[in-house]
Amino acid sequence: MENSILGNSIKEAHTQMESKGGDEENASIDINKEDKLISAKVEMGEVREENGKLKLLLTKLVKDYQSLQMHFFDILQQDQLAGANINEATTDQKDPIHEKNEEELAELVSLCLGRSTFKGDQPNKDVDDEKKDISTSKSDQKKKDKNFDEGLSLGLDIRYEPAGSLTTEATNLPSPASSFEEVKEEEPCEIWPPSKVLRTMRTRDNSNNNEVSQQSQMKKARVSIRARCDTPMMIDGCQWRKYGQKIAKGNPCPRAYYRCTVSPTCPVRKQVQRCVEDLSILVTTYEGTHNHPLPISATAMASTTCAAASMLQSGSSTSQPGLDRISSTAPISGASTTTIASNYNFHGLNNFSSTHQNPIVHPQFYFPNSSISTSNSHPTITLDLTAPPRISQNFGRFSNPTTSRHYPTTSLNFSSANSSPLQLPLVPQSPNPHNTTGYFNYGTVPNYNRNQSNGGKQPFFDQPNSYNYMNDQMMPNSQQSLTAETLAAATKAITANPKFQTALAAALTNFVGNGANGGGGGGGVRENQVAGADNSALCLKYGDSDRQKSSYTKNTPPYTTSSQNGIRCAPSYLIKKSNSSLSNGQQEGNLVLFPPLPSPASKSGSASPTDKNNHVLK
DNA sequence: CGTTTTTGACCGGCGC
DNA sequence: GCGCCGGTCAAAAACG
Repeated sequence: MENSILGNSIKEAHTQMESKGGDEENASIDINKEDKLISAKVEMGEVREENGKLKLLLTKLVKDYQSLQMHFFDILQQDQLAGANINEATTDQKDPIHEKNEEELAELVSLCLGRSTFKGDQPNKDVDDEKKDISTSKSDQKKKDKNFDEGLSLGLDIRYEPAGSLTTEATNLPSPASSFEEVKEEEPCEIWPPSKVLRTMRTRDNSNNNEVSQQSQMKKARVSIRARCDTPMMIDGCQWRKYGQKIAKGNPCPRAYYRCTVSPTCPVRKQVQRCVEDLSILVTTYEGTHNHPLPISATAMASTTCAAASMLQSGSSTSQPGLDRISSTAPISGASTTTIASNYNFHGLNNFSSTHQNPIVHPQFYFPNSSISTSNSHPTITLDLTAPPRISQNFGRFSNPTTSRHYPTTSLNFSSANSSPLQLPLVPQSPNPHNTTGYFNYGTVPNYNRNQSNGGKQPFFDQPNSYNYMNDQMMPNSQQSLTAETLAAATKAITANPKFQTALAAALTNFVGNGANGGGGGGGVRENQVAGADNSALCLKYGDSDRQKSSYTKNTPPYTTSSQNGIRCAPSYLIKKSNSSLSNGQQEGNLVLFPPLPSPASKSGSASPTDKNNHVLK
C-alpha cells in the first residue's frame, strides 16, 4: 500500500521531469523534483526496512509460540501418561466421550481467566525463564498442574509469599474425600479495611497481626461485575450467606451483603445490587480473598475477579509490561484514573480448566477497551458484561453508590464487539446442553428448565412483587443465543488471531513459569487446592440434563438452582462444560462461555445466597 | 429444630 | 461537632 503510493509519486515525478525537462527556468524545479524523488526513495527504503523488521518480529513470535507449545504439550503428555497410570490403579472408568473428544482437542480453545499466582513485581517471565521452568522436575510439574486444577482463589491482592509454600501445601493436599473440608492453613493476605480488620480480630482467632498490617496497606480493592441477570444473584460457585441489606443512596434497589460461608473464617464479602438505570443488570461486587480451597465451580468467577483485581493492582501499584500503554485520562470523582489504550494482557491468570491431560493451551484473556483507576483508597474495578465497548469507557454511567461515592471505577468490557480479540458477535442460538465442542458461548442464554431447576416451584419472576424484565426490549432475540456455526467460526477466528497467539505465548509463560517459582507470590496456587479436583467436572450450565441427573453429595457450592428464589444466573462468560461423570477423573477441555440472562430482578434484591439443593463436586 | 433471611440498630468514615 | 452514608451486627422471623 505505502509502497504503491510511493511508486506513484515517483512515476509522477518522472513524468513531470520529462515534460518539463528542457526548460532552463524549470531547472530549479527539476532539482526539487529530484529531491522529492530521492526522498521518496529513501522513504521507500525505510518502509521496506520496517516491513522487514516487522516480518522478523512476527516470525520470531510465531517461532516462540510454536516452541512453547511444543514444550507445553510434551509436559502435558508426560502428565497424561503418569495420570493414566494413576487412574488405572484407582478406577477403570473411562469416559468414551472423553476419548472421542480428546481427538478434537486440538481444535478446541480454552480460555483461562486468571490464576491467582500474582507475582507482584514479576508478572511476566520471559521465554528463557519459562523454558527453565519447563525443565523443572516432573514432580514439581505435577504439583503445579494439580494446583492449576484444584481450584482458584478469589484474589484481590498481590501476595508475596516465600517460595516453598507451594511445595509445602502441595504435599499436604487433602484427599478427594475431603475435597471441601476446611483446610487449616494460615490466612492469606487480605484486603481488609481497618475497621473490618479490628472486627475480624475480635471475632476470629486465626488472624495474624502481621497479616493485618499487610492488609491495612492493601486497602479495599474490589471487583465489580456488571452482568445482565434475571436472577437474584449470579452463580459463582461459592456459598454465600446474606448478612445485611441496605438501600443505598442513588439507587432504589436494595443492596444485599453476603459473606462467603464455604469456610467459616472466609473473609470474602460480596454485594449484589441492581443497576438503577437498567434493572436487568446485576452488579456484583467482590471484596477479599478466599482463605480456603475453592470448588471448581467457583473458579470461573474467582479467577475472573482475580484477574481483574490483578489488573487493578498492577495498574495502581506496580509497573508491569502489560501496562505500558496506559495513558492518563480525565479524573473521576477527584481521583486520577488511567485508561488502557489497548488490550491489557493479564499476567498470572488462573487456569481453572483442570485439563492438564489434554493438550489445551491457555491463552490469557484480554479486556478490551478497559480502563483502570489508580490513585484512590478504595479502588474498584468493574467488569462490564453488558455494554458495548464504547459505553464501557463512560465511567459516569455507573450508579452503584459503592463505586460512585468515593471511588472511580474501572470498566472492563466483555460484551460483544467485532473489533476486539476474543469478542464474539451475538447471534441467536439455543445452547446445546450436550455441547462438547469448545465454543465461546458468549452471549448465549442458558436454556433454563424452570420446573427442574426450581424444584417445581413458581419461578421468582412469576411471583407477585417480582420484577419481570422478560420482554423483547430487554431480551432481544439476537442476544438470546448463538449458533453453533457462528461459535465455531468465531473460535477459529480467535485462534487465528495473531493477538491471540501472542497472548497464548504470554499465557504459557505464566502458566509454566508460575509454579516453578515455588509459589513465590503465588498465594492463589497455594490455597487453591481442591483435592480431587482432578476428577471434578465443571458444569454451571442450566438445563444441563447431565448435571441435573448427577447425584452430588452435600456441601457443594451452589451451582445448581435455588430452591427458594428460583433460578440463578451463572457467571456469564466462563462456564466449562463437561458431560463427563463427576467422578471418573477424565476431563474435557471444552469451555463454554455463557452470557447472563437479561432480566428480572429479584423481588427485593435479596437473594438466596445458598442453595438448598447443594451438590458436591466429587 | 437447625439454618437462613430479614431488618432495625449500631458503628465508623467522611464531608461540611 | 454534626449529619450522612456505607457496612455490619444480631435478634426475630421465616423456612425446610
